Amino acid sequence: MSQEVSTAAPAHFIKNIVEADLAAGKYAQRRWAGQPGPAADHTAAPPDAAKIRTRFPPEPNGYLHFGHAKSILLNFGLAEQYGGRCHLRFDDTNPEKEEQEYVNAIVDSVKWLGCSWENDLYHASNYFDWMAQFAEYLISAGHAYVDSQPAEAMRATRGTLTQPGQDSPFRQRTPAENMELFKRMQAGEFPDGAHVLRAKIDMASPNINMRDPAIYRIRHATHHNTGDKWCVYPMYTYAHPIEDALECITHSICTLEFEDQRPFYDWLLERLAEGGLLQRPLPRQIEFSRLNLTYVVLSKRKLIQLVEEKHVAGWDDPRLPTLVGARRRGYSPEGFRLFAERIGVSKSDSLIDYSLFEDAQREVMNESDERRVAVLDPLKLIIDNYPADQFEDCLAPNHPLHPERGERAMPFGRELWIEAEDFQEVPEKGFRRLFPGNKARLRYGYVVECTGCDKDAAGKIIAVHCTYLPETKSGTPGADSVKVKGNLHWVSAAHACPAEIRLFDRLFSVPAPGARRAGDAPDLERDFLDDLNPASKTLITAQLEPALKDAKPEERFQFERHGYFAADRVDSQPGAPVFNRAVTLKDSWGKGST
RNA sequence: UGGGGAGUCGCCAAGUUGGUUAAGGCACCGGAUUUUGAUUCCGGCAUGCGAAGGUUCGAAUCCUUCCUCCCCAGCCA
Repeated sequence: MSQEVSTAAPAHFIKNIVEADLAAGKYAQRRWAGQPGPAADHTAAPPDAAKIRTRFPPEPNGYLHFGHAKSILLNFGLAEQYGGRCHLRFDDTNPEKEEQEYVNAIVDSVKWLGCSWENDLYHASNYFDWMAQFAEYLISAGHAYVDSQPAEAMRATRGTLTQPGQDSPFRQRTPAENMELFKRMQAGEFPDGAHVLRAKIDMASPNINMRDPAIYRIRHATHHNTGDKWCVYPMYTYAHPIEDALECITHSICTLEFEDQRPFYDWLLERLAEGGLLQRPLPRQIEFSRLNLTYVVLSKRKLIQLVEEKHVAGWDDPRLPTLVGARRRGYSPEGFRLFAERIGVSKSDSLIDYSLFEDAQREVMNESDERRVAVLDPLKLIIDNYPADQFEDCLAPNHPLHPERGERAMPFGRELWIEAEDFQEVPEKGFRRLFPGNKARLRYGYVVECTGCDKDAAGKIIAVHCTYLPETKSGTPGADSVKVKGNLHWVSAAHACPAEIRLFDRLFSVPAPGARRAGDAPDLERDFLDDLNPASKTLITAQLEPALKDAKPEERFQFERHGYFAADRVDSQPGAPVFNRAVTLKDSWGKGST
């Protein structure tokens, strides 16, 4: 093959389908008018330069989350990999739930993930004319009828999982009657719920979705895009296949719960293509399993509840698995890509460890982020043999993996801030940092020997004392004259910049929030809110090295020995930084071997 | 109980026109390097592919039966 790209990322069943289709030349004859439209528009147009077309079709009724990221990266990734195009399409067929605010937020998030659609940004609501025309075609061909039963009657006659449904008393209306009624529905002659247009298929079908599904309902509501132009709106079931076909989508990828919908998808498109309304080959629906992650919730309903009941600060709360939350927290879009690549795509229900996501983030950030020093839990270290009025520079590389990124100077003096946990008056087994009598290196500076500590009246340690070994300065010939195992970071107390830092832990304290656990009463319905982690957010004041003071919003660094921190995109200002911890560094200390 | 899906190492996941020792990633366990207890590097990690039968020289891949889990009865998407 000319494209070795496909070997970079693992294979999965959808790629296999696409490759087989491409090899068979299935879409070679497709034409594309440069914009969506029915068969007539496309057949006269030139061949489609895009080898395949996929789409990401969110309903603009909420914010995107990690699950959407999997779908976005899959669809845009496929298009990119196989010389195709991916459309961003707003599936806005329900005027009552959708808002412009959401479409804007969705556009931002998809862009943030690094996906681009150029001119292929569409709205299902812009296809309403075609959809209505197609419905009229279906009526005239005897494939659809107007049902005037109330919703309750429809429900009652739909049958059950094991029993067939019954035909509506209105099922035998003639095409002419149906056409007149549907026109009057569109003209606004009837109130909401008075009639509904239904596909005429089979009320006894074992697949409930084929029991004459509703395809148009009356809804006197203002639509965020079409305003008051319409009072009838197509149902997802009907609208989605048509949206795909109008846009010449080749592979319509969605999640597993739509599997039962596929027979209708194919039925509808086939009827319309028979009528000459749609270009062949028709799009094909392919389903994959949605993302499930431990320690978070990814259902729209639950996310809304968390926000509305103020268990979190808003949709962009860094603890939330929303894309706006991820951005604010400081997660990297590339990390999402790596993650998506690693979890793969399949049809089996999965529950992925959150740590897999974190690890992908770390891997990306380790490579990209510059290093800085911050002391999160400051304790004073006094170097008794270093002059009080003296300061010198210590040089620290910005990125140990990329020396070309240069280095910066950190002022060193008699009084430093060190991490409180880097000193133990009586060291636990294996501890190799500061304790009386022990030597350790002040990273990029000198080796020091700990001599003791000061305590307040309550016995709390308030300062640590040491002496430094002048010949051991990093970067000088004598640096290695004294070997030590402990290595700690520090910031000059006279130069440090105090700053607010937000530490985040998992939002929920159990892997599957809301799931029943061993020991729970069998009939107990567990509320996912009961599993909220009360300590998911901690605010601290840290001491930062001077170079961090002017960090720009969204700028991210590795704070050595701690993790990756991003300047908050709304609260942080150069000169007055506020950092969010995106993810910690791995820490194997205390995890088994000493 | 109707229909549609899925079950391969702790978590994912290749492989499924039957053919030598069941990819890979993460996790985990060793060991090396290391001025981040980080990174990096080496090595280890399923006689087993939901279960039981069967076909075959040979089966995760074919057949039979069974078990478990997920989805579907909106004028939501």
